[in-house]
Amino acid sequence: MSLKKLAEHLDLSPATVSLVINRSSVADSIPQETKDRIFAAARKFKYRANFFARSLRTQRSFTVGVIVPEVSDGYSASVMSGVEDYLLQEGYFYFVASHRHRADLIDEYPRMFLERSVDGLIAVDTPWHLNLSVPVVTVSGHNEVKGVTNIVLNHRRAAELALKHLFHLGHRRIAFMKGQEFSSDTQVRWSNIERVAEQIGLKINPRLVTQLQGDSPSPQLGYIATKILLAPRTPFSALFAFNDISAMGAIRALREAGRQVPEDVSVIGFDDIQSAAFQNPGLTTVRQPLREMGRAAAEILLKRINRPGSELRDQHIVEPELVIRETTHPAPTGTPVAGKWRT
Amino acid sequence: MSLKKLAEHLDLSPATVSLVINRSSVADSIPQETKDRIFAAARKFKYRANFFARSLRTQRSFTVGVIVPEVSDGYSASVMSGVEDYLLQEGYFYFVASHRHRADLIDEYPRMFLERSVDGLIAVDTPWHLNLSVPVVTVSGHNEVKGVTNIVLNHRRAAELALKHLFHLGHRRIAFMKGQEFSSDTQVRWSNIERVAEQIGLKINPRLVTQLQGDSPSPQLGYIATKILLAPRTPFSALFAFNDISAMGAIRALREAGRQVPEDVSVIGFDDIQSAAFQNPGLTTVRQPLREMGRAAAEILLKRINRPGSELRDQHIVEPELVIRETTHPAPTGTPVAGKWRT
DNA sequence: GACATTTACTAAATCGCTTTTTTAAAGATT
DNA sequence: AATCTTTAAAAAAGCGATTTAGTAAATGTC
Repeated sequence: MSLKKLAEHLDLSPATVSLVINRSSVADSIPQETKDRIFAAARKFKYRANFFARSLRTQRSFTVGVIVPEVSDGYSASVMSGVEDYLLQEGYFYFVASHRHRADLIDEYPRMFLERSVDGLIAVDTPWHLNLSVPVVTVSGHNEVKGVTNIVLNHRRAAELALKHLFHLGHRRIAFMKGQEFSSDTQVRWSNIERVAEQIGLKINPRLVTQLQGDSPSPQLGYIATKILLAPRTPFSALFAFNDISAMGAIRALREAGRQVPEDVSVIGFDDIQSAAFQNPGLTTVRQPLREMGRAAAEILLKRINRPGSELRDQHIVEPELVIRETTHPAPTGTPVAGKWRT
Repeated sequence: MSLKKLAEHLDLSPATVSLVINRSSVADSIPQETKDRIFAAARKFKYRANFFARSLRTQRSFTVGVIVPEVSDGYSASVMSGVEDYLLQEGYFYFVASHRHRADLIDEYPRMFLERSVDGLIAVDTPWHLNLSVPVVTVSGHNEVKGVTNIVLNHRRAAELALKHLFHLGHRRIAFMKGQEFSSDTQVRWSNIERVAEQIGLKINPRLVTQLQGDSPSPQLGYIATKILLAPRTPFSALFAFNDISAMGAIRALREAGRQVPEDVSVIGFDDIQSAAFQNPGLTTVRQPLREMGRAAAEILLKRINRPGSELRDQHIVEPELVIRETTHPAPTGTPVAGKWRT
């Protein structure tokens, strides 16, 4: 059913029908009776404006592009869930594309989104440098690009929550796992850990710092990184993993090396993904409000789209939360020998 | 840059430019030299056809809609990952909408997708009854709707893999966890379990059958269902969970009840999600090739879209795989007392 | 009763492309 | 030389809306 046919049936011009249906103020002078006729007919024939025709004319698509490292990864998926929540509620739809950390795709997908005339873009955990013609909001993006709002966690606070918790439990020899080079949080997270460590008087032993290598959403990466950490037998009583997934791998590696979690080694994760609570033992972790971050991203993006002039901060900071479960425990006492604690 | 301006600059008509750029056979008579000029200019000005104008004219959107229970749920996300893989490679984009099992949204989202002129739809784990004007493919849909292809697991084989594995380990008192009523796999899975149980001579004790209740992506549901299962103290030595998530909850409930997994009770999950391998102990499970199912869905959908006449089966069956890890174990011997095994 | 204003609409231009139909010149054929 | 074909392109008709500028009739004002 097209506008033209509907108008014909009503014995009116397409212009009138369009004006009324879109509640244009130009239609103010049209008597209610006529309006009612129009609405009734529209309902009767289930008239819906052709989306392409409308978008062509108005230059608006009510569509945004979301670029993530990988849809099936829990982090991205949680953020997307929040994004979707807000967008659909506001009548927007979204495209998704996973770049899988391929530099060419990180360049190409935004371009493809623009070809599809998206009204805006959300980049999740993706290094961003482009200056596009549409509003952009990043989640965990840390580059300052003008006109781009970054939704970021208060990493200072996150580091404080984790380190102070371990510190108060008596841990002094703490091992750290950095994220992959390409992960946008790696840098900030680490520099904040260093700052907080210094602040609370904790020495970081460089031999107790390991880093995730490779691109896989499996705990395997944390497992390998922890194996490497354990090899030189430098003693430690706690491990701050880069995220929950890698913490799971780490726990397995620790167990295989004969260390009990949390009796010998406390482990703390990051993110608080769904299954963190149901690990055995339950994983202590720093919660990122991923869904809320997604919602905030969508909300700010739509503001940018619909009120281009409005003053919006280029950072939106959200607060982490420490979720204490069962993988953290008071530090064992005694002298460490060959990486194990004598009791 | 519009076609018109490009044509103007080339001193040609928009028609000619369009014909050449789209490699229409009508342009065969145009000399290579002219074609080269056109391509050169198009490249120079980075000309890209306006997507809406083209779609309006051709009635094709190169977009498909994907409807899932919830994006952030691992099952949907894995399937989507496969869907995306194939679609983007073929130049299609996709919209996602999560219905969260709300009946009204299950009705509304497909309609909204159609308003957006999608070329086709993929419904993941979503009860499907609509007969739409565009091709539809479901993943784990079990209703036979004409013109709709269902991508389904060989559930008979899945039941065989799991039950025979437990049976051969000596388990005879096996508990079962059914999925929620709304989950599209619940029915088929259960009827196949019943069939296979009968075939191998295994009695199913109705008191050992529990069911997931409620809509949450957390292991909590499996935890609760298992608590209920344990209450009457009917002895069992193995539990076949509905999926990996609920298996994790089940294991926790079993532990809390003083049962060792797998020594006292073997547990087998379903799906083989990423974290199944990194549970402690590693979860034995029936693997569904979710990514491949998504890819297949996308592939078949595009075939349907692009060759509407072609004969395509209305079922596409994929094979499960048993992944044996550490939660299954030979059945304990001895007489069960009050739900625990005397050794 | 002349003029201004309001009311109730419509005509027509666009948005940017695709595609069928035409046209006009050049080349080939009889 | 007249006719037919081929070549090289352009004209024009949509696709289905939105929106500005306009118009004719009815009403209001002095």
